[in-house]
Amino acid sequence: MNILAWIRSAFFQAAPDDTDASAFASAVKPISDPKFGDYQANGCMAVAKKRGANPREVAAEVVRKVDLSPWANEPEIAGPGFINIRLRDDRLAEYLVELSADDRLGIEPAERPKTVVIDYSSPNVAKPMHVGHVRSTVIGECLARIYETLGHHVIRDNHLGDWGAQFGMILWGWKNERDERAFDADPVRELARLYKLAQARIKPGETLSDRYKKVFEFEKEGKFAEAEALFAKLSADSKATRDEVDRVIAESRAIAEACRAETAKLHAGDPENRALWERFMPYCLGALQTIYDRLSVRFDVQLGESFYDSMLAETVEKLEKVGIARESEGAKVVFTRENGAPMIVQKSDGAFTYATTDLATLKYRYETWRPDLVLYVVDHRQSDHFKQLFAVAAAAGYGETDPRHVAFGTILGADKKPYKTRDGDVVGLESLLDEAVARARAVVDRNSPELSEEERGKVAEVVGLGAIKYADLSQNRLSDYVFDWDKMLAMNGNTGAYLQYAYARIQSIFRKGEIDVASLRRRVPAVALGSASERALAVAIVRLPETLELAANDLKPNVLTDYLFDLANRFSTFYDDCPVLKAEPENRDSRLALCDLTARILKLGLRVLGIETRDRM
RNA sequence: GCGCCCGUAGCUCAGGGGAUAGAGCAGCGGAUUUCUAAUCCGCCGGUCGCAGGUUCGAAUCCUGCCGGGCGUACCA
Repeated sequence: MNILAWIRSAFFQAAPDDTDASAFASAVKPISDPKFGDYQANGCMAVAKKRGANPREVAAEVVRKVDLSPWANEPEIAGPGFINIRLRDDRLAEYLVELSADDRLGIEPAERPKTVVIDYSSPNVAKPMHVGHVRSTVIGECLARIYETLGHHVIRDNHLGDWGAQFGMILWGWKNERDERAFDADPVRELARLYKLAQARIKPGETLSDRYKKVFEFEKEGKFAEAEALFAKLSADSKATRDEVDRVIAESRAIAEACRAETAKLHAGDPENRALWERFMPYCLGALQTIYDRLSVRFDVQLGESFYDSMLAETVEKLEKVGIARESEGAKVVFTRENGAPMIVQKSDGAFTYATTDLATLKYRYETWRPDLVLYVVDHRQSDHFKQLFAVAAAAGYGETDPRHVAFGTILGADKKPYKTRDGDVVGLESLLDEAVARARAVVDRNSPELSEEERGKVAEVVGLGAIKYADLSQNRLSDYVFDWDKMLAMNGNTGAYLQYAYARIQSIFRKGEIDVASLRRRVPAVALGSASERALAVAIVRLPETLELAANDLKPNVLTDYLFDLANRFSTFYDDCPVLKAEPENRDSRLALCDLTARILKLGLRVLGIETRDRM
């Protein structure tokens, strides 16, 4: 059960008549300092202020009224009017016995399950996944597992970029630069090469036209002298001539135009481009699936942009019909209060944009699943887009679903710039995972030479991948974070490996003591909480349900990692402090039960984070 | 210019109205005849960017400023 929620409801009942009971109840929190107790109710000061009364007297009134039995005795009033609650050790001990026999570890399925659509990962199929896809994939998967664990109905949707401009680049590359033998040998690699090639042809011209933007503006305004002077200044280093610059820009524009034309043909149903799309897609999806398998990520649906293609025209039509969209500079756009720049739903060349696709997607999801909540796990740079998207969807009456942009920050390198290789390339996701495993392997080899070769390999895989996921999830979602191998693979501190280690230590106790956990759980030991470290561990054990609820409500995986780290920490202290196998008979089963519960929570918690455990490491 | 996000210990980060602001790393000092020392315990370390304001109470909310990141009309 969720003890925090239970205490809150007790305070809801006991709230003074002249106050908002639900606000009063929500002022109950886990305690700030354990020496005061386990939970605290902070609502009395506010009540007293409104009433012009003494807060301690208000607190006394509440304490007289509130009934916390059997979980706690009469709470204490402290400081300016805090009410401190201490869970009763006898109830705690009794409850741990119940938990031992409970497969769900106290987590109760939601009374009113919600349908939650989670849109995450969403890579472009044309190019290999890179470090930038880690966060969306890992956070999205974790949120899905959190909601599932709480008994909600989750639909994981990989909104693949399989229909956009990047596919036009592949088509252009295929038609102009393909290497069929390379394609036969490794299709995805060849397609990626073609994509990069097209980009490389387009990029220089874009860079130059950016660099000389001002020059061209001067020329447009007829200020040729200024234009010439500025050009000379900007070209001082490169010694580029005007002809060269014009040529590069023209070439790059021509290729960009050709790529766009390929995209347009694809969308228009051109048989050749459609056939190529059909031919390439299975390879692209297969390559993605390899990564998802390794990361234990599985989607319920993968409805990419192509899926919505047929709905785009009607989407724009409807927006025009209800007067939301209008024409501007040749494009069809929607101006919103949320943003100065409009949302472009159809470009001047007639093509639709991802904004159109996203609108159609939102509508489709509502009509198909009637979700209560739709989460878009997409990086924070797109927050303007989503603000507009949600505003337009609401204005267009696309259903009363609750769409939320679950934004996250950028992964940075040690130089505080987006994480790149030494050569300045983005880091491929596969090589990132390989390196994590290799580094973990080195640590395993050093620390656990007694394990077999095969065993060490498995540990390295689980610890390496866990390190990357944990590093990501333990961070506050919104902040950028610095990617640091040594930190994430450290066995001390807030890391996945530390939690996995705590789990393995417990399994080691069971092995050494030849403990059959199934029978341990059946014989329902009486739990004794004689020492401070045992009690501290017990209090952490009973807080799993409230932690999951909080993580779900705030959409913050790091709430869960913080909890698990705290639990593992308390376990380590207990482990150091209290012998288990060699404990007195009256303590032995009790401590074994604490170990078992800790291990099960660690395993479940890590599982929710998408991280595996090993019995030995 | 406008909009969003960020600024907390030497470093990396939690905490987002509640008590003396926490953790890990780094530094210093301890703990191993005992279940995995990949561990544990202790010490050191902070004008919570600055200045106002709201509040019984502000790292947390509001305003302004400083510093940084990102976004800002046809890429997604």
